[in-house]
Order: sequence, then C-alpha cells, then structure tokens
Amino acid sequence: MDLAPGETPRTTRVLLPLALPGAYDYLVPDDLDLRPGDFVRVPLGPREVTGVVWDPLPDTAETKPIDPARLKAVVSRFDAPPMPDMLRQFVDWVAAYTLSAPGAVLRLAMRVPQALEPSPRVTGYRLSGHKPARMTPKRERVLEMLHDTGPELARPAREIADMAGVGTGVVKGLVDAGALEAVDMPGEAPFPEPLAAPDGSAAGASRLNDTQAQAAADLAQRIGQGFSATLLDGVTGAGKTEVYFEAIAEALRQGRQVLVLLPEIALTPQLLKRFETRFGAAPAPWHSDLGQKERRRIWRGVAEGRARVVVGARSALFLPFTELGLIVVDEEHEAAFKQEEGVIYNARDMAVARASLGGFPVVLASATPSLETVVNVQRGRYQRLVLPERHGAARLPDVEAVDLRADAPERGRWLSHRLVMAIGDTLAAGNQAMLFLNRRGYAPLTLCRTCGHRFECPNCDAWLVEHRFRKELQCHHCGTRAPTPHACPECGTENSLAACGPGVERIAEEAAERFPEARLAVLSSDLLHGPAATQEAMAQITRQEVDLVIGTQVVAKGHNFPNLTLVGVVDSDLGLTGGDLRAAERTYQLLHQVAGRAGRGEKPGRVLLQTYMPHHKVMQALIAGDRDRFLEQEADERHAAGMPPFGRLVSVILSGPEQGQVMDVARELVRAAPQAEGVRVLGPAPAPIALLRGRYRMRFLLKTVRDFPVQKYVRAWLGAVKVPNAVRLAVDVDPQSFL
DNA sequence: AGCACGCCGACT
DNA sequence: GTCGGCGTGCTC
Repeated sequence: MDLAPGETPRTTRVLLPLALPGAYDYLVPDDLDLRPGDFVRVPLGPREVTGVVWDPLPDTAETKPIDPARLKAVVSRFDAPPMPDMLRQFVDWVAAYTLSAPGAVLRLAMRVPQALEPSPRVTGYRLSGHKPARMTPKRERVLEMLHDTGPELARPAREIADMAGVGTGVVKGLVDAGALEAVDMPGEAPFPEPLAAPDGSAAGASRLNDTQAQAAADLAQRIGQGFSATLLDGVTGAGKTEVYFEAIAEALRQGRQVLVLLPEIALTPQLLKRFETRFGAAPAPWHSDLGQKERRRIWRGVAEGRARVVVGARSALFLPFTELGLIVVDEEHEAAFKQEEGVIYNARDMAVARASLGGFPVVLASATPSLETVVNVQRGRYQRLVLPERHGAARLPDVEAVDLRADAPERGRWLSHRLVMAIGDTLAAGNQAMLFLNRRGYAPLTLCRTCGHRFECPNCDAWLVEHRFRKELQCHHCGTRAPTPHACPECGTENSLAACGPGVERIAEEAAERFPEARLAVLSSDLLHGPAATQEAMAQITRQEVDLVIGTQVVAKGHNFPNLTLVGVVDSDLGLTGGDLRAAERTYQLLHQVAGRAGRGEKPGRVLLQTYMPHHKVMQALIAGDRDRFLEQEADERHAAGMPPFGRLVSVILSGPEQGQVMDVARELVRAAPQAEGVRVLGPAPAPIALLRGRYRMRFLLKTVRDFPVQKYVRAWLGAVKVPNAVRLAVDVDPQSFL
C-alpha cells in the first residue's frame, strides 16, 4: 500500500467473535472496498480469523489511539451477504445490556462458519426435447415421469432415478443418448413459500371462532405499524397458536420475515406440522440438533430472504434476518429461554429488544404468563389479548389437594391412600392416569445405614442421585457418574446402602407393586434419547399402549392424551423449598401445566396434588383455578420487598479453583463497591451451590430500584478491581435462577 | 478463543 | 542435558 506523502491510510474497525473488549482497527488494502457488515478475514497475532466490519465509532467516543505502525491489513472479504445493520445494532445492544464483550455476542451470530463459503452447486438434468435413438421400458418411464412432473425442472440424477424407480445408470444412459441435458443448479433445497392468502380469509382464519378471529384481527392490524409488545393470554386449547398464525400471515403478506421462538426443541415438530397445515409449507427449524448442511442452508436462506419463517430455539435470535417484521415468543414464561452460560441472556427479553430496535411487533404467548410480563401489561408497556376457553372443548380439570399430614403413605412409600384409590378407579374405568414427579432417577440421596456416609459429588456441593435402571450414581449438576457400589466406600459394609426419598424410578417401582396389571411407562429426559424417542413414547401413550404414565418435566408440556383423566402430583411442594425468588411462580406454572394434561378429550379430568401445605397460595390458586389472584398476591409480595419486576437484580458470581483466592477477590470487590442512591450490594455469600464442577463460588447480589442505571454501575465497579486470571466473574443481569 | 512464551519435572 | 506440563497474557 503505497501512500502519497501526507495521505492517511484507510482503516476500518473489525469486530472479532472473541471475548475482546472491543473492535480492532485494520488497514484497508486499496483494491478492497469495505462496508459495515462485510465479513472479512484478518490477521490476529500468529493466525487469521473471520470478523465483521463494524460501524465507525461516533466522534464523541473516547478511545485510546493505538500506534498506527502496529496496524495490520485486512486479508480478504467474503463473497457472502453482509451482516444486516439491524443485527449489528442488536449485537451491540445485547453486549451492553448483559455486560458481555461485544465479540462474545457476535460469536452467537457467527455459529455457522460454512455459511460464508460459496453455495454448493450440483449438476441437474432435464428433458432436452430430443428422443433417444434407442428406447427401453425403463427409459420410457423416466421420460414420462419427467414430462408429467415438470419438463423444464432440472433435478439431480439421483432424484430422477428414485422418482422413476430406476437405477442412476438409466439416467446416465439418457444423458449420453442426448435425451437429457445437464444444467448447473443450486445444491441446496429451496425454501417452499408459506401461503398466506391475500386477505384475512384464509382457510386457517375461517376456522377461528368470533373471539379468536377478533384477537387475530387485532394482532394482524399491528403488523407494519412499528414496535408493539402484546401478551397473548389464554389456556392451552384456547387457540393461541391459530391466532398468532394470522399475525404471521399478515407479516408474510407485507413481505416481512417472521421468527417464532420456542423454549425447547421438543416442541418444534408439533408446531412445524401445525404450521404446514395452515400455510401449506413448513417453516425452517433452527436448533442445536441441526446438521452442518442444514444449518448452512437455513442461515444462508435467512440472510438472502429465501427463508420467510423460522421456528427455533433462543439462538435463532441471532440469525441474519434482513426483513424481520414479527417475533412470536411462545410459552414466554419458560425458564428455558434463559441462557445461563457464556453470554447470559433471556431470549424473551432480548426478543422484545430486537423488535424494539427493528421497529416491529413482538407477541408473547402463554397460558401462565410471567409476572414480569403481566406487570408490563399493567404498566401499559405491553398490550394484552385474552382468549377465553373454547366452548364445548375440554373443561379445566377438578383440582384437589391431598393433605399428606392426614393421609401419609407408609414409610418408604410415596403414594397416599386417596391417590392409589383414584388411580385404581381410573384404570378400572379403562382410562389412563399419570403420576408426575419432577425428579429424575431412583432416589436423590443414598447413605450407608451402618456409618451414615452420604454419597456426594466430589466436584459439587450436591448429593449423587441413584439411577437404578442404569445402576449408577450421578451428579445432576456436573454429570459425574459412577457405578453404584455394593459396599460402603467409607466403612466397607456390604448391602448397607439406603435410598432416601423418591425419584420417578422409585415411584414406578411402587406403582408396579400396587398395580401389577397396569402397563407402565417411565418418561424422563435421561431415559428418552432424543426428540424422536420422545415423540415415539408420546405416540405410544396416545395409542393407549400404556395405562399409567410416570414422568418428570418432559410430560408436562405440549402433548394431548385424550384418554388421560387423572393426574397425580407426587410432591407438589418440591419446587417451593430453597428460597428462590420465583419458587412460587414457577411451581404454579409447572403444576398448572401438568394439571392441564388431565381431561383434554371429551372426558372430565381430575388432579390430585399431594402436599404438606394444602393452604399454600400456590395450592389454593390451583384448586380455585384463580390465576389472576395468585399473580396479584405474588405482585404484592414482590412489590413490598422491592424485588423484580418492581426492583432489579444483578448477580455477580466469582469462581475459582482455590477458595482463598476467590475470597480475596470478594473482599476486594466489597471495598471497591461505589456508594450510590438506589442500590445495595448484598454479599458476598457462598453461592447456593458453593462448589460446582470443582470451582469455589461466591456471590454478590445487586439490588436496585427499577430505573437504576445497572450496567453503568456494574461496569464502574468491576472495572476498578484487578481480578486474577484463575478467578472468573460471571455477571447475570436479571437473574432467574439462583444457583 | 487460540497461540506463544515461560518456568519446573521425567526421559532419550 | 531437553521434551513438555499448562499458568499467564496478548492479539489491531
């Protein structure tokens, strides 16, 4: 790069997908024209990395200039669609909000390195119009098939052969004979266009009842009108999905792309199917289980605007949409939207932010909306559309508490007399029953009857959970597992180990004893390998090949079993211990969802909640079916305590292999905490799991008033302390779980 | 995130 | 004597 005297070399900022404090400056070669968003190769130390040309710093930004002599030059630019402005803004916004390095957030948007390479091409074949000199029955079949299914359409040889039911040799023969001509074509499957009928009169829309149609019209009318956030509030079966489908249809009519976020991939297949029924084409799925090829295809399809609708997990928020015009967050209350590692963010909140930055609507759907969202409605920041229960369809089940203080199971048993009787009646009537316990394995604690030794994880502050089916002890926090020993490792006594407390496997054992004729199925995430196995297990239940289902979380959502009329919750109190801020809210949401499994068909459902606290607000709300009163009570308590959503929290967790060092840093941080109005720094205290994966953990909790500049404060605070390399700082703005 | 640099234990 | 363990620190 030769410069005339006095001429300043062109430079550009490049953000790299690494946890660096900011973008780096590079020289731009004369023959390269770079614009923000371009993907580039740049040298970094001894290697080369891919980054994105970032926007120039505003003149107001104060930066320490780096020595121009150290600047290296951009190597090359990728021939790929640039990262859209809106996504770059979003990356910067998420980084600022979560107090993460911008590069760490950029990495979330660059998870598909192959997407920057040129699209693969393949050779396709189509009719040339010439007849082959020699005709055979198989040749005839191929030509006929091609003629009937689109004569001008080129297809790969393999596909033609499969469609005509012949070998590829026949196809090759036809090529040689001049009857087929070769065409260079895209090597990736195209995205079928979802069909939103030109007005609101689509077949899907006409199936809606009056209230649903009104809600759908309300939602659709917000599309293209700038940012808005709407809570779509209605019990399962009230038609939330059908209603937001009409908002999607309107967005498609306006030429916009749409993103539907789901809390977990297990729910994707069902939604894809329903979507296809309504729109005649499946949307593009996006989740961690996709293969490389498929990821590339979809990423590129989104970037080039060919993929119009994406249904995906939280990482889909960082796809390079160019024309995004609507985000739907389904089951918005789900804790699974919270990313707990690396860049810690809540996809539901970030979806609202992305919509706000992009100036388009976001729809939050739930039967049990989070308190945050409900309060945002009350404040007028979000709007709300309520879908009443559908007439004639399944009624809400009758919910009753079983007071375990009065009806206690015998020692070593977990099912009360009343629950056992109810199961017996249900099975006798030819219906299905379900027992729910949110605890995997056989028993959460194993101890030695002789010496009292408890099996604990060597790396975490946690008990090892016995998994009797697999004959293993396992830590549910770090995954450590070991075969269950015969003798106590402490005192050596044989056959002295006692299982304490129940897990689903143990409930299954008791159920099998009490109902020897019933066909049982145990469903928990560690016993179901992958979404396909889960689907199959659910299908078996639907086909009534199972009488009694015993399951964890996995049975709580999404699946309808028309013949299931009884749900027994083995331990309704399980989630309420431990002092978590959202314990009551979460327990309510989970049990409400589980209860909803009963009586989804024509038959009425019944739910028995085994509890030691039948008068607890959660049980009372479930029994009375009064969600709004529960939310009011919850809101009052949080308000009085200054807790979210009425105040804000930030958790700062320090962790390191050496306890002393972690505590030194904690003391240093206490000293450095600035005094300010509206903020209290609580701690340090040992984190709820004080030892996790071999690291000692201390936690600070920042509690502030609602409009406090949290990020500014934390940046100043943490910036003032030198943290040794071995100690890691994890900042969680708006923490959900307190582990 | 890599990758090099650097300072202490068992090998040809 | 050196090969190599992974702690620490830098990369425009």
